[in-house]
Amino acid sequence: MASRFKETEEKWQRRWEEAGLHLAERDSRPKFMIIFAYPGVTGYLHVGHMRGYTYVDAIARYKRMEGHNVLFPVGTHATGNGAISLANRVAARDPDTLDYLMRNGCPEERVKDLETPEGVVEFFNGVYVNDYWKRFGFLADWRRFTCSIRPDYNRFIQWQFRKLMELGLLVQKPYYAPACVDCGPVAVDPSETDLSKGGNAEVNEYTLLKFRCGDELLIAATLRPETVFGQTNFWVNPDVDYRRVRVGDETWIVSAPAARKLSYQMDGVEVLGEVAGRELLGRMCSAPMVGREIPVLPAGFCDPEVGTGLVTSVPSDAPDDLVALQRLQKDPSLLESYGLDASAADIEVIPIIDIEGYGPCAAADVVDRMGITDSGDPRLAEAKKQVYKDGHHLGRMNPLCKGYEGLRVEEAKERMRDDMLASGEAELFRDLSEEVACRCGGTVMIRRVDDQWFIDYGDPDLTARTKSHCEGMDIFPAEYHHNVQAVLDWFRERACVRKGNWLGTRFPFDEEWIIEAISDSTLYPVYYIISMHANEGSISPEQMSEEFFDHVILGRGGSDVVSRSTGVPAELLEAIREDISYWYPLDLNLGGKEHMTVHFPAFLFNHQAIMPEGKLPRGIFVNWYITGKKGKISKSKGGAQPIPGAAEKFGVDALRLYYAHVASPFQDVEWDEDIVTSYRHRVERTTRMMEELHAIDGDEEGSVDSWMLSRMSRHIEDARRHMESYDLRQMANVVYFDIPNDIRWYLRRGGRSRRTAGKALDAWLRMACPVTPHMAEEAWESLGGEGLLSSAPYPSPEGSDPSSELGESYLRDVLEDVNEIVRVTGMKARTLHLYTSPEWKDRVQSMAVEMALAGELSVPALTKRAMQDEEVRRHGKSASEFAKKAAQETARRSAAELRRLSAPIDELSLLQDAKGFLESELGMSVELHDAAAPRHDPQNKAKAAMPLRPAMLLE
RNA sequence: GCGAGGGUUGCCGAGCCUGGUCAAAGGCGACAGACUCAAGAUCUGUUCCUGUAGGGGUUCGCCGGUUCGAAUCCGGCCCCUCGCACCA
Repeated sequence: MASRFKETEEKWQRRWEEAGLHLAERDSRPKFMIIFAYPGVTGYLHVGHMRGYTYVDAIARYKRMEGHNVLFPVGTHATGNGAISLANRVAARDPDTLDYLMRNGCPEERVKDLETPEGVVEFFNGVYVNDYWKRFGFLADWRRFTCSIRPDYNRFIQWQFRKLMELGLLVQKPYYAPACVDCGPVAVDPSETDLSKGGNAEVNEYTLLKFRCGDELLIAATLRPETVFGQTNFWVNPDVDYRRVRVGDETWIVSAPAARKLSYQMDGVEVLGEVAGRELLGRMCSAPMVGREIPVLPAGFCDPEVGTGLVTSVPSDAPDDLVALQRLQKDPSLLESYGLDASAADIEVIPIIDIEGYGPCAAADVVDRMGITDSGDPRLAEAKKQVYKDGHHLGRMNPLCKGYEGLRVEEAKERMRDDMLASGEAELFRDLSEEVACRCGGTVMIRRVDDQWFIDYGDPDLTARTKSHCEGMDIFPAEYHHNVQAVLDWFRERACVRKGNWLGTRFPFDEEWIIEAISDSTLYPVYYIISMHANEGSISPEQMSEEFFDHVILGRGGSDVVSRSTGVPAELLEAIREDISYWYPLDLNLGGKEHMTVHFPAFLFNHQAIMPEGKLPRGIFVNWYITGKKGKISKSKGGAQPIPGAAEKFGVDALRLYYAHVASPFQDVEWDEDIVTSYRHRVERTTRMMEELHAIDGDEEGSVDSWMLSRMSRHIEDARRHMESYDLRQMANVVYFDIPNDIRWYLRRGGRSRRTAGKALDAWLRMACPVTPHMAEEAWESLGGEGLLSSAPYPSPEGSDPSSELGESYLRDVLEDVNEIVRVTGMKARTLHLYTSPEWKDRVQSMAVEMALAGELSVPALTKRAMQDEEVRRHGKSASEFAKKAAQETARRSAAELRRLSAPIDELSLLQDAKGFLESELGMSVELHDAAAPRHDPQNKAKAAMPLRPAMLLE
């Protein structure tokens, strides 16, 4: 069955291509330019990634039908080391990598092409374009495809950086970055694009405290420099061999791993020799800031991989320290086994921080509360976290902390750290919270980079202008429209170049550096307007000089002058300039939620900084993910559903509808094949229903026909409205769910007008085209439509008919009421008597509605007015009672409901028309009566008749 | 911590901004019936509790408030999710 989809899909994709629907050329129509944030080409994508791309194609298709000239270009991003590391693994014939390629359908003969980074990029460019985007029926202008490592693109990025320099937004200063010892800088993040291990690691900033011990300094690393007043002793792991290291003119003692890490962050670090931890025991050292002499004691928990492998002991606030100390105090033999006097542990805990909800020593409280007695207790980590958290937020330094008493811990931490740094008693040291390994297998550590270039996104003027521009943008979801303001504020300088084995654009001011992945992907939408000429060979990368871009993008210089200096024909320069002024700004940039704090702000800032007024982006759309059962479907780890396989299995239209409708785009969705299957069924049902509509060939028309057309008009209006705010889900709900429900009712009611069905079908097909274009085209053709549906106009509403809508809902209400009575009573009735409301009640009711709309409705007012009516007054008490009831009930109605109720319908003739329908639906004969003069009313039901609520009797 | 978002009836998911038509759309699932040799598909009905006349009762994280009236507005509480930097 699967091949059935593919054949149809390919047929229409070919026709669209032949008709050139995807090509975008400047003309007199209003334009619409849309992109999705181009993906990084580091491997196969999975079904989840198609979600956002599909939104873009559907929006582009809608805009095209709606009358816009649409530019939808695509490209890929290859900057970084992803392709390099994949190429290396392929070249090394790594079995996991080969397996990954095979599983995703890489032809065996192509594997050898993947041994170079360029080969990897070109291969995947082909996969993305052909197996993903074209396969899904996207109408993108393929001529404009670009990739961030192509020479022409590089020229554009260099121009961008020249502009940033010109604007004074490039600054240089030292920086500490995670880096692989072999490959250079890497990104540490959970998606582990660059890594093979440790993506969740955080960078901790330790304060290195110096403890003078003879001529040497014992170096303890701490995250809590504010606790120095509580130091009682120093911890050394007796079983670890430490290193004696020269740092400047000081001699430090730290663990071997720490010595290595330090050498990446400080100058002149030189290992002098070893010193056994055991040898340090029992010595005295001088604690920084407080100048107290404290003893060096043994502790097994000192890990040479963490910090410096040496720890200062603050038993008042560190549960680990407290427990270790108590242990030594309880068991004198421990100290004696190291040749120390048991009295060495005669230490009083020094309370230094007052924390709400704790005694003077928070650590003691927590340890007692949790019943921890042993250093090996795994709950110590939790205890530590608790004390740290509460101390940090709630704690205040007590009077023992001279000079800092009364300060909040948060504040004291910074002040004390800075003071010790200034006095030379401390240094800073950055380390990763867990082991991190590069894709190449090398260790990742924090390295100092002295002359790092940054883009200064912290610039106050740029920030202010960008924020102000964003207020007027269309940003979805609305929360992000709000939040982006905070994100822009929070965005600071960003390291924008890196050294090492990387693909990307060379930094124009120092070719040693390569521009990193975020920074070369901010302004690129405008380049899609130029890339076509590079792709066609009419402009070479060398011709893309600073003057060239200055001219076509910024309008600087005359085309003749620029033509002379670049050799690009002046007419072409003019044409590109006009193209840019026509297509730009970008109307919508769509990207996944991971872009909210990285790509989108950089995209906004760069446009604001470089582009002239009027060329600033108009819209951003953020989409959430499709996830796997166990969290995010990971691209780098593979194992997810390959895209072509899913297309084969479910059909492209079903997938497109799934993406569009399965949930709000602003929410993650778990991939579930059963759900996708149900969308496949939905597409099939839609097709069948379209055929059914087409088969209608009657000429008779009734009230249900005006109802059908009215509903359709309303649906068109709603679909358009939803698409204007890019709300595909609501739109799809109308087109694939609400419309079929109405059509079912139309058929059930016996609707059989060729004209009505034809009109409804025509509009319906057009509305289905943006999301399920293949199926819609196929139906359009087989039902005799002219030309390509994809280039046909979107339908327009033709006005609704409130009376017929009210009439049909009235009929439904009657059916429901009868059903309910039958269900509740269990009667098998043969005859249904319906008594429609007497005319005088209708009159009172419409008075009520009228008065309510005018805001003058009250029980006495209505009663008074009703009783002025001869006809009504004749009904005496029941008239005034009804007026009271009508006033009360009408007063509760909303304005929309009142308007709905004010449409006039003639209940009796409506029921008369629908009598046959009711009889066949209910399986009983129906007798109609005017409640004012019932022919048969043995149970005196007629008096209960109300407007829009006929009384009924079942017999 | 900083910033943001959320908790709705079996499940998914609307509604909340702009309080009354909300027992609360739609889908999925389930049950019953029709059609059918049968299955599937399709159609109809039901799917919080209750009721032999179209009704009544209790619901929208918890507690309280505003209001004639609250899923919707306000305050407090509990719980959950996401981003936090060189990952397009």
